[in-house]
Amino acid sequence: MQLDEAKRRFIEGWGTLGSAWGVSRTMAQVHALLLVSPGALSTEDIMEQLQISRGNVNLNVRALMDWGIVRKELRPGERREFFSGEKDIHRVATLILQERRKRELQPIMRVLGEISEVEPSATATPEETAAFTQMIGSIQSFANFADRAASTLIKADENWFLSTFMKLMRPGP
Amino acid sequence: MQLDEAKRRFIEGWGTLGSAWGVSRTMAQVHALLLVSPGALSTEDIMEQLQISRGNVNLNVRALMDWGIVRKELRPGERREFFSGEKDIHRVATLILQERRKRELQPIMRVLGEISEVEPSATATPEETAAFTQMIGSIQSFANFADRAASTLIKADENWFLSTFMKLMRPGP
DNA sequence: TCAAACTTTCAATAAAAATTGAAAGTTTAT
DNA sequence: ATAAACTTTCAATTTTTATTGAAAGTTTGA
Repeated sequence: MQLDEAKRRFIEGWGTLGSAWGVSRTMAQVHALLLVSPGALSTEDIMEQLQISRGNVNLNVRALMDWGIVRKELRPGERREFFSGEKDIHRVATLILQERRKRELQPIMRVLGEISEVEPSATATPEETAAFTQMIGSIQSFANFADRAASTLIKADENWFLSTFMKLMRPGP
Repeated sequence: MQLDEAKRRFIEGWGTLGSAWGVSRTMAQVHALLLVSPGALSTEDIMEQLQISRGNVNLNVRALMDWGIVRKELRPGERREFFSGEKDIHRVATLILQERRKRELQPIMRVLGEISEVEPSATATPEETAAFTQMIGSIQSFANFADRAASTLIKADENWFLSTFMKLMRPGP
């Protein structure tokens, strides 16, 4: 396979993966393009390679910078901005985990905390209330577990990350 | 807070969480409703509680059954079908992990495998090709890691799951 | 076999999300 | 201060995705 074809396929696949995980196809494609581009790209470069508009590039590149996985690069003597993707995949994963924890895990944990305090009432039997409280409690435990796992992975340095997980993957006697 | 209000809020929150992770809001809401309903519900019950059409209920309930987190329940002497959600959250998590691994992780791994074989060409410098190969290689390693982690968690029984992760969360000396 | 009681399908419609492109805004050099 | 070279915004539009509802299909009991 030719390099260009391989890049095209990667960009397409990464876009599909993104949309399955709630990231817009184009945002994932811009990310993919920056991942496989050794140097930094200008807005025009991205427009041309992905065949999308200027506004769209600007929107998605800024979103990726919010996630911390794309950086703006300024070149002396050049007025326009260039963008480059974080190339360390471990760091990319960590940054994404961090953002998703903040944006999605924490909000649902807040809701769980609020609704876990149901008061007894005339319209619901004590059994119904108890069943609900128990279900919410078990979801809370799971969410807490996921939150702690996420924050540990985020804090961990790469070596710890790898070695702990390698142990995890090959449980001994 | 009243039980009804708490359920309403849970259904809303679960729907929001779902859409952030690429699951349709309604599918997540049907799942949430079944999670907090002690007994099994009929199509009509779901239609009424979520204010959605019959076709929509049917579609989403079948999708949830595909994921393995909702079951059809037949009652002797009743012609219509009832649906109940898997109540064990650990099992719910396991089943979702299993499906996502199959539907999303494996396809991207296939793509990575295919594009990792780039041939040298006249239109690309050897440096460009090498940079690409290296990037894809590191994504492959990460994907392999994620895949192995997922399959280990899927195979693991609950006790192992909890205890391993609890150790992971409190690393000793 | 028929008809009642359901479930499923799917073309049409509605709703949501992404995209465009042109105008407005900003920065820099002269 | 002005103009050139950019970036950003946002209302309008397009595209995608979800939803409806009525018709078709299926199962069951008499």
